[in-house]
Parts: sequence; C-alpha cells; structure tokens
Amino acid sequence: MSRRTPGLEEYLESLYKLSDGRVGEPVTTSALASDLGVAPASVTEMVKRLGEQGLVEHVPYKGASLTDTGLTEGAAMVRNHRLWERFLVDVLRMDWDEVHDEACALEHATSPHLAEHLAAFLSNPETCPHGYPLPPTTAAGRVVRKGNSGPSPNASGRPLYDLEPGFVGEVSAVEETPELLRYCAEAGLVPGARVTVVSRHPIEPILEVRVGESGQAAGRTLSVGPRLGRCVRVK
Amino acid sequence: MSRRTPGLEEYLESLYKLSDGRVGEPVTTSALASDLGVAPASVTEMVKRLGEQGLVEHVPYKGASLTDTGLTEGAAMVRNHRLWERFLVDVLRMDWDEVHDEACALEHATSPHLAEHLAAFLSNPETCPHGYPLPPTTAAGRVVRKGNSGPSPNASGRPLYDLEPGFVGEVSAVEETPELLRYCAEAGLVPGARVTVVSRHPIEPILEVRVGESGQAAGRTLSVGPRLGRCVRVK
DNA sequence: TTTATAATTTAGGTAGACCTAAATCCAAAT
DNA sequence: ATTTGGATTTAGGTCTACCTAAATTATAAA
Ligand SMILES: [Mn+2]
Ligand SMILES: [Mn+2]
Ligand SMILES: [Mn+2]
Ligand SMILES: [Mn+2]
Repeated sequence: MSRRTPGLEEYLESLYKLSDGRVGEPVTTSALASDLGVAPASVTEMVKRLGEQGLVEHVPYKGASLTDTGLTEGAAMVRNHRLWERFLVDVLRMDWDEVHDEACALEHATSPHLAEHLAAFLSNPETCPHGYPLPPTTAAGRVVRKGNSGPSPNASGRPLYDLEPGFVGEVSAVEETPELLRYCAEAGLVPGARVTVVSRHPIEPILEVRVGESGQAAGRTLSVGPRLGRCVRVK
Repeated sequence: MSRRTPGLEEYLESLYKLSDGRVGEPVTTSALASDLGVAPASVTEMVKRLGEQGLVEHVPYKGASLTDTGLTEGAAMVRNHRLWERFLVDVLRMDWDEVHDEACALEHATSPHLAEHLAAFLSNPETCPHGYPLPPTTAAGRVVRKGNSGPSPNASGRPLYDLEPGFVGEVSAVEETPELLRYCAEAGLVPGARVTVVSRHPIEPILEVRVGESGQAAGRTLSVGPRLGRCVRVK
C-alpha cells in the first residue's frame, strides 16, 4: 500500500551512490543524512519504510544496504538524473553548473518508458556532463546488474591533487558544486581536457598544472590547491 | 511557511483551465473534484490552503476563483504541460496518446528558467500536439496576462459533430483521451487535417466526414457519431 | 574493564494531502 | 412560503515525511 514516492526515490539514489553500486554494502545513517540534508532520525524512519518494501536491509546501529530490487531502483534514479543533465547541457544549452538541481527534480518525474526514449534521442550517452558514468540498461530498459555487484556509479580516475609532476592525462570528472563548476569551465578543466602536471610548490600546497593542448604552444597554466585539486579527477 | 507543492500546482492548473484563464471566474468545488479525481471534501480543504497563500479567493458554497498571482501560476503549469507534450512528441517521438501523463508529472519539476530554455529549443510553439494553445509569456518569461483576462487556454473551433453538411475546415484540436487519440491518429483526424462534412444520416446520429486532401482524389470517408464528434474541434 | 563520546534510535509532534461519514446550506420546485 | 435533494463543508481519521529532544547503544580511549 504505497508506491515509490519522490522521497523514497531520493533515498534509493543516495544509497546507490554511497554504496558504490553494490548490493549488501552497508551505508551509515549519518552518511545518508548528510548526503540528503536531513536529520539522522528521519533517515532511521525512512530506512525502516524502505525495509518494509523490501528495498533495503537494515541492521540497527550498523547500517542500511540495498537489496537487489533496491539497487535496480536506485540505479534507475541515478541514470535518469544523468540523462537529464546530458539533455539540459547538450540539447537545451544550459550551463553545467545549473543542471544538477533541475535534473534532481526531473528524475522523479521520469517513467522507464520516457527514460528509454530520452536515452535513444541522446544516443545512449556514457557519462553525465560532469564525467560521471550512467548506469547501463539492458535492451529491455532494465538497469543492468550482474551477479552481486554492478559497475560503480562513481567517477574513475585519480584526484588531480594527488598526481606527481610530469603526469599527463585528461580530466575524467569534476565534482558538481556550482561555484567550483563555474570556475572549472572558465579554466578549461572539463571532462576530456588534456592536463599536464608541471610542478609542485616546495613550500605551499600548490600544484602547477597546464591545461589544454599538450603541444608546446597552447595551454594555460593554473595553480591548483587541495580544494580544487581534489574535486577534479584525471585519468 | 510552505511553497507551491505538486499538489497545489495541480489545483492551480485545473482552476486555470476550468475558469478559462479569467481572474475572478468562480469554479465549483465539484468541478474541481471531478477534474482532479479527488473527493469534494479534499477540494474544500485544499482551496482553503490556496486561499491562505493568496492564490485563490474562496466564497463558501459559491466557488473558488483565481487571484492574479494564482492565475499566473496556473498558466505557467498549463504552459509547462503543453511544452513538454510538444517535446515528447516532436523530439522524443513518443505517441500523442501517451504524453499527457508524462507531461503531467514533468510540469511540476520544471523551473521557469528550464521552461524558457525548453520553449526556445522548441521555437516557441503555439499549441500542444492535441491543438490546445500554450499560454504565452513575456520576454522575461512571466506568463502574459493583460488587464483582467488573458487568452483562453481552451481549444478554438466548433465541435465536429455540430457542423452542417458542406462545411469544410481543418481540425483545430482533439480531446486528450488515450483511446480516442489512438483512433484519431489512425483515422487522420489530427490538428491541421482538412475535413469536409459530407452528410448527416437521416435516422441515426451519424455524420459522414471526408478526412484528408480536399482535392477530388484523396481522402478517406469516416462515420462520426456524437462520442467522437464532440471530442474533435474544427475551424 | 570501565568510561566517555559519538552515532543511532525512540518518543512525541507538525504539516500536507488525501479519505468517509455526518452535518449544513441553498436554490429550485411545489 | 415551505420543502427537499444535491452541493458543500465540517468532523474525524490515515499516511507520509519531516523535525527536536531524550534515550540508548557501540566503540575507542583510558
Ligand atoms: Mn536526486
Ligand atoms: Mn552530473
Ligand atoms: Mn497536471
Ligand atoms: Mn495536450
């Protein structure tokens, strides 16, 4: 006697991301609470409801973990979210720092049928504009999940800040904080951009990074601190 | 202490359509209840809430009417709804009989800013796929409303069933019932299609109608009864 | 092993959005 | 001017999703 409501879907989405797409991976109440911006007590309650619907397994004081069906629903939400982001940026030409909130609302108003049409129209994208992967689906539109663990919903690559001078690679993902995203777009730090770690400051926690064509001519040099450098991943 | 929630927005949307886009036009509790598929008692309660927020004026036992701000919000919902329908049919290639419900969910997950981008991408359409007009907006994106009454959100044209033999015109709108829409699409009774009323049956309540190119050759002849004929409007 | 600290759950409460059943009102027919 | 049937509102109840404050529990330090 109750379907998946936008509220419950948010919990599943968060659970899916926090458990890295793995069935049975426990997530703490406080991790969920801080991710959802909600009081811990609310999480406890909500998780109980999800448990009654067979979407999560809850061990009191230990954590909540997604069941098979819970994982599927959570993955679908993350997929919807990232599909819409792709659409908003690529098709409607919105800025990549303003699409997260819009997608977060749209994802709950998206039937599986609509998601299929949208994905087909977008030629089945593999990542969102920020570089995070879309959970894949079968031909029938169900989210793929092989055996006990599916692919990770989190970004690949290592944080830019942890790289050694001399490293050359390309940006794989940027964490989606509006202010940060605006700066990164400005600086050319977008998924696919070539980056070269030039040097690390001997005293201060600063990395010199060249962004853009790795050829001798072009490319702008940036100073990257830990704040920015841990939000940009490179592979 | 409470924003416009999907629930309230549905009431405003319905109020806007039922009052034909006019400020101060009273709508009965039962009209709202039946349009929204909800008990009359629920409407009374909800209308009280809308009143507290200054969106409607409620005269007990008489009816509810939209205020200026209520009209603007209602119009925006209708506009969002019809924009999404256009998108789903024209861009995602969904069938016109399945887009109403999808749009009804999406409309509440659409910020004014998103609506602007969507409208621009669709080249500011004037009608939804079923022929109903989109409430227009100003350059700033606010829904237009001049003086006391704006443009009607309802379809123009006369019901096909009420026309006299000899009448030639084109379909302006079709009422959005899935089953009916499927039949109409099949029969070519879509907005813009040319129709000629051939004759009215002397005994039975049936109209013979030619659909398609009015030129001598093409065009299919259909028997139209009151059920269908009152759902198709022609101008 | 005890104790303290932080995480978690329980208790109790609010507000929204619905419902059914029981008054109440109004307007139209007598 | 009454009557009365249908529309409307009120009363009382449910369920969801939040909250704060007060227990409770687990674990890391002493
Ligand atoms: Mn979300
Ligand atoms: Mn993203
Ligand atoms: Mn609607
Ligand atoms: Mn329509």
